Amino acid sequence: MPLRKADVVREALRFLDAEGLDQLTMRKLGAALNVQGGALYRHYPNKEALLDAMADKIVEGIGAPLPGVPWPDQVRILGKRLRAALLSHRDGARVVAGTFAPGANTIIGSDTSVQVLCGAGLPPAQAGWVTFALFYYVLGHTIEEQAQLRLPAGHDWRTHTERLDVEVSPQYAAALDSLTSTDPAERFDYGLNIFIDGLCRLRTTLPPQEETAGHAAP
Amino acid sequence: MPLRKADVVREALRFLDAEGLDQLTMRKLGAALNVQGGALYRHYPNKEALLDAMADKIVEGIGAPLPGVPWPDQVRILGKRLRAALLSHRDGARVVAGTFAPGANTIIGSDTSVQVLCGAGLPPAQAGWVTFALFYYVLGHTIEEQAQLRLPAGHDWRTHTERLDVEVSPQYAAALDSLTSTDPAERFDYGLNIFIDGLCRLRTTLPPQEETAGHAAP
DNA sequence: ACCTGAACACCGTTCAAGT
DNA sequence: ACCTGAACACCGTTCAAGT
Repeated sequence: MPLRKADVVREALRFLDAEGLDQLTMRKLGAALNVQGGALYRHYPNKEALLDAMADKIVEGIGAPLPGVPWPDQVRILGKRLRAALLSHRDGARVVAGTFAPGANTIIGSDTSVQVLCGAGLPPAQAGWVTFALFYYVLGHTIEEQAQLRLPAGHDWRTHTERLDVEVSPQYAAALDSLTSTDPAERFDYGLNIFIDGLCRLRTTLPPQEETAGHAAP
Repeated sequence: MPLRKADVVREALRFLDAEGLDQLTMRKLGAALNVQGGALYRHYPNKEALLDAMADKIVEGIGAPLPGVPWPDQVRILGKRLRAALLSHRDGARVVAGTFAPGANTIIGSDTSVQVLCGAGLPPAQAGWVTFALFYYVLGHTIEEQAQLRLPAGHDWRTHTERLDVEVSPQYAAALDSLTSTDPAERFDYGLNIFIDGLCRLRTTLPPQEETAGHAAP
């Protein structure tokens, strides 16, 4: 039976979990599918398109209907969903970060976020900006989480800064220590809450919800 | 006269501005320096080390002494400095995002941020988390800014979503329109202010500065 | 010490030819 | 329609040999 596009992404994600993004090549993925590397180009026009498809599969479900809780909690849920999705596959954050063309699931997810924020009283443009800001935070945090996952013991930042011959404040030293010793989820929630708190404050200083405004004159 | 490490990074950044990150190969950089590609390995052990050096050169100066303004303004200045630094070279954000080992300038910059936040009353660990959160936001925003810089007219998101056959809310459509029509600097400031506002609120709900706490019992 | 020239072990991608 | 086999035009990296 011939390959289908869905078979290729599925196997690509399996390969990703097993070997990591750096090992994922068209030749090796082809071998995993008992096929020549070049045969994959019958299903995806190039590697980038395949990676885009993988990214969209990874973020599947982030735009699912939200529970009827206050909007700050809905934003929190969206952030946590995205983080969980990115962490669900090895190097998932890096794959999504490298996405060129957003897929359907990405669009549905960000649309959901925009609607929640508009419901909170933000104008659509600002709702979009906030959605992207949130996206950048989650992406950056999870990329670092997954990077830290792959460099094991012995790799102390202290030896690194000493080799660079750069003086570091005791507070900074404590901050770097906490980075490896505290639960990533706790760090993630902390930053997420700061962002949402800032949104709440914005909300209280927002002009009262405008009713249907007049049309622009020609 | 033989090449020096500084000559190599300088030419590498020049090449970056002229051709972009995707065109930067060891062979081509060698040619730009009138040298064989392999010769560069006398100065940097591998391409990654060279990219790290480029990244650290790009963020040079972000940790310079800050004016004596209130700490929220200092944080704002740090964010804007970083954005300006990343935008000062083509694909600068992507180069810095790909950094493996942080360089001296990166460390000095983040140390400065940690100290500002500690001065504002945050414990060192949380100051570190906030510093990284800010870093992720700026990085994500500037990566997208520079990506958008390189795809010219005609590339409408509307045709894209139609091809994907995905329904999009009118608010989302308006949000995407604003993304291409408004000044990136304005969008950047908007998100930065939300984050700083969240920090300010955190500050007011912080427990009164703890004096030297008692030692833990053995 | 620094560079050349050439190689090694790969890449993504294309394409005639097979079935 | 889907895949093979082989090629093309590159990569990063290494290393004897030159100067």
